Amino acid sequence: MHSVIVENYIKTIYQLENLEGRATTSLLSEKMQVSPATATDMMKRLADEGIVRHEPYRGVRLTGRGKKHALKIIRRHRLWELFLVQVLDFEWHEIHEEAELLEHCTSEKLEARLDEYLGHPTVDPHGHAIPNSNGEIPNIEYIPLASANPGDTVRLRRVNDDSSDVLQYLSQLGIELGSDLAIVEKIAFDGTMRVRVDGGEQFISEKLANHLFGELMKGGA
Amino acid sequence: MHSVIVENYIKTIYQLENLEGRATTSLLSEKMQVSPATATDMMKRLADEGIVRHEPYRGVRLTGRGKKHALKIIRRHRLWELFLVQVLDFEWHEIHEEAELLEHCTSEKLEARLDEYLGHPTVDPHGHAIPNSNGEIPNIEYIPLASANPGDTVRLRRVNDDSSDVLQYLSQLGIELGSDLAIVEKIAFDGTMRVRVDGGEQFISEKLANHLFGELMKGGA
DNA sequence: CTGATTATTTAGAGTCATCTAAATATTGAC
DNA sequence: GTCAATATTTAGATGACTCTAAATAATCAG
Ligand SMILES: [Mn+2]
Ligand SMILES: [Mn+2]
Ligand SMILES: [Mn+2]
Ligand SMILES: [Mn+2]
Repeated sequence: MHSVIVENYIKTIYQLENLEGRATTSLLSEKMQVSPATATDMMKRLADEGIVRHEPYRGVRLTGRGKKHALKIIRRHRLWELFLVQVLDFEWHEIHEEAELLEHCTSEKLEARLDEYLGHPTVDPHGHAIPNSNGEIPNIEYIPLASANPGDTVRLRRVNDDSSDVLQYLSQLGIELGSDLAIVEKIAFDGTMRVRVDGGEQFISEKLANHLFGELMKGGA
Repeated sequence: MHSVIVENYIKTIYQLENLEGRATTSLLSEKMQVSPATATDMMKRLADEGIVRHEPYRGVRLTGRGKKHALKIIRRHRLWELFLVQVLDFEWHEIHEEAELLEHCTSEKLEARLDEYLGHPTVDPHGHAIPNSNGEIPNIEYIPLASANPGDTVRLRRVNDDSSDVLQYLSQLGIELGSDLAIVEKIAFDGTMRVRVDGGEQFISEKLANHLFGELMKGGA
């Protein structure tokens, strides 16, 4: 089995690949908070193990096996997040760091029991899809809030940000998964949005709006 | 914070100290499955950190701080064991190895939530006392089954053995915490006991009987 | 297309946890 | 009490993961 450290590299490579097409030395070194030299070493090591394919000077991509590894870890992460919220009454901003640790000490059996206890869930508390036990993950298409226009209403389905601060801030604004965000105004200057949520009005920066995903509701209400 | 490895040394030293008065190089190296040289190194390192007091050539004893560390880890271990049984429906022989991992990835908050969810429990599924959040652990006195005599009945309260095999074997014999074991006969030759449990009769070796603890019931039934 | 900038890799070294082999201290048999 | 057997420590070395500094490759501006 792999060390916690190696598992974290694999997961990070998966995320970078999804986000940027592939994991380059500099992206990986930044995400993992290590020097570029260290990232290069690890990429070569994972290539030797058949977890990634390495094209020198242009980064790595996961092999099929590598993808399976990554999805297993992500599955465990998301099952734990959901478990912490549903069973132990954690808030959605308190769970990511816990799951970052728990994902590495989860046996097959424990994973299966969590999954069963939770009723084979398909999304975690942030709206991220939970890969199934075969490592298959559905690709549900939502639109970023930032792409919607005044008059539109977006039902929030996913928050693409793990930072505790952002999630806590959203809670403060009364925004959670399932909330309907009615766009009142989009300020041309900086893209900030004025939205109505549960009767109140809130401002959402363009940066934040790019991390909020949901469905466009017909008829604007 | 300490690495998983160091936490395991601390916990093992605690257990050896309870069992043998103190942790010697050879005992520690055996329990930790490392060479004596490695055990010596770690004892010196922990001494430098103020976790243990080291008398060269005669082993280590935990300091007050060291004891607190150990009890924290043991608390987490036992909370997890209970959680796995009560919530996720594990059997008592399946939980120790899981808890060996989970005990090292448990935040203060997670520990508190587990404790709360379980209703501030005082014993784990093997009958071991769970230290409270101040690191206090009650010392409940039970007698080993091996010390009882024909005619006595012992109500099982604790199994001092983490091995999955032993626990599974006891389950097979229909023996669990709370079971009343009525000693029918003690074979002089090797100390094997014939006991009546739930109507049936079972043989229990002296070695096993020394790992089973309970209360002597008045009146023999 | 060339030179400068930026990204990546290589070289050399350090820490942590481990080992084996050798040196030293303690214990126990006579 | 002496000496052999046993336990412990010391010395020197290794693998995993990390670093900084130097070398090299890729990219981009003009
Ligand atoms: Mn997360
Ligand atoms: Mn999540
Ligand atoms: Mn246990
Ligand atoms: Mn236990």
